[in-house]
Amino acid sequence: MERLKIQNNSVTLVDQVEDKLLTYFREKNLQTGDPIPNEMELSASLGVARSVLREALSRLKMMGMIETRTRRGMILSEPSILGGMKRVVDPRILSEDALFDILGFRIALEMGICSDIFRNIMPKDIEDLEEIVKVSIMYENNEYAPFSEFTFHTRLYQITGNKTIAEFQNIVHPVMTFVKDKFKEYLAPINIKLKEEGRIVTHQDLLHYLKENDEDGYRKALEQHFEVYKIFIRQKNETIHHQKCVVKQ
Amino acid sequence: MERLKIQNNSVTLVDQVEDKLLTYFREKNLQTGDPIPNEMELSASLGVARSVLREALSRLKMMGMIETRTRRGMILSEPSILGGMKRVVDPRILSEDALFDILGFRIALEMGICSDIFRNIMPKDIEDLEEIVKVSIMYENNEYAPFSEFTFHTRLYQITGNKTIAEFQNIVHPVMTFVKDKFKEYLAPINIKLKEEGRIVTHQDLLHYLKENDEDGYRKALEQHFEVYKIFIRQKNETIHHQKCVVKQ
DNA sequence: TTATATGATTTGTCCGACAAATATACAGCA
DNA sequence: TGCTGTATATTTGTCGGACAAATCATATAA
Repeated sequence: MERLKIQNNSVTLVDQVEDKLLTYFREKNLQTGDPIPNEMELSASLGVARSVLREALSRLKMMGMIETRTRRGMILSEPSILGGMKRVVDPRILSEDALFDILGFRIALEMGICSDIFRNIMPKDIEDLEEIVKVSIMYENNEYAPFSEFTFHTRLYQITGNKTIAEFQNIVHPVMTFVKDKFKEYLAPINIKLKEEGRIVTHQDLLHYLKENDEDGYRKALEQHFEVYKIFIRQKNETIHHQKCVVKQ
Repeated sequence: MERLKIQNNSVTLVDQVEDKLLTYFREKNLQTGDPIPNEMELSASLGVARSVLREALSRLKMMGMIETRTRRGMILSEPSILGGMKRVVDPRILSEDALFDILGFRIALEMGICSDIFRNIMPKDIEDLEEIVKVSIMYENNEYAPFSEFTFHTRLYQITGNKTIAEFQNIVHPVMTFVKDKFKEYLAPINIKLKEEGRIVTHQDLLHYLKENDEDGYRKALEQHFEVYKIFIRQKNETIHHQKCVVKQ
């Protein structure tokens, strides 16, 4: 039963102005660094009050599309692609569903950069990773200290040379830490079971495959490294599915 | 030579208010659907003018964190994780570097969901994909019509059951179309060369591996399917690297 | 009891004003 | 003539008040 969500149809002036500004920038073919008219001119052209214009501009500023310097006016700037995500991705605000989506997203992305890593990896990368692994702090049951976890995977993402991918990792890391803490009572038994079966893959193991230039081995190992979360997500989905079935009856 | 970018240190009142509001919601442990105080109260509590508060609220509304219904006041709502991205990811605004980053991001993600696809795929998915492939329009040289391309890959993403991943595909699709058009003179010769070598992988081929439940085969085929872009990105990077070296000399 | 009208509340929009910061122009001095 | 300090003008940042529109609550009338 889909919930009929009455979408707020009221498109405010601010919404329209925001859209018109974007259209204006595109039509004028303005590039990063180009100046844009001042607030008085813009509000006059658009036929709205300055306060309304400022609300729209404020949104664009937040997204990094506009920079303002007092007196020198406003200029267009290159927006951060994931800048908007940064503010939204707060584990304390997101729903559980959203958290799991991000978890799955992150794992998929790291699985997907395997070939990029092996294509780009340099001796310096190996050195750095070795140093990181050496000073890593690992708790029992496949649990690294958050900082060690962050450093290792961030370094992996850097190898791709893709800034957006690296930035993504930085943004979702707090979500990972939060999930690991919030659901540790679910994760712990899974980790223990994996350990009993000898299926725990550490950063040390991953680094081994990198050094051996064994891409397939690395991919399989990485999949095992994330297996605990995959099992966890599947369990959660089944629970939810089960609940839905019960409700339907 | 790194450009010394003087970061605009001026944190405006609006920035502070935006931050304080988020902190306030978290500290009060407000959940989706909970009402928040009206604008007069908030501006009084924060000690700022209503216009400043409204600029901050406007930002949060844009991100979908707040919904407002006239007279009934404002309530917290679940923000769309990628909502901020949607507005920024406009190929006409983004730099070439950013476009390539997104291209690489997208390819990595689709490579990364292979195992999820094979874990979740159902007969209905196969049926739908077969229908999509059947009505697909393919130009010469590995080029599908944008709609066919979009429909096929969107259907793949759906199999993961991860809404954020599916939404991501929707957002970046315009970028893919744009890149393919803008750089077609670069892409065409690569595609021709791949075709000569018999390394073109079509949607039909991908579907074959899905039907055969051959995950490794699918992964390798998908990598080939994206090979044209990977080659293209590498060429671009080398060109840029070369330019930098020349400049350094 | 029900329907309508009235009032109150809250967001959306407009307007005007001033402060702070700084680029520009101008004047004064070496 | 060239440099420097000052005044001015411009533009963003912030404040405060005002009214309209929408709608919930209440009271009144049929």
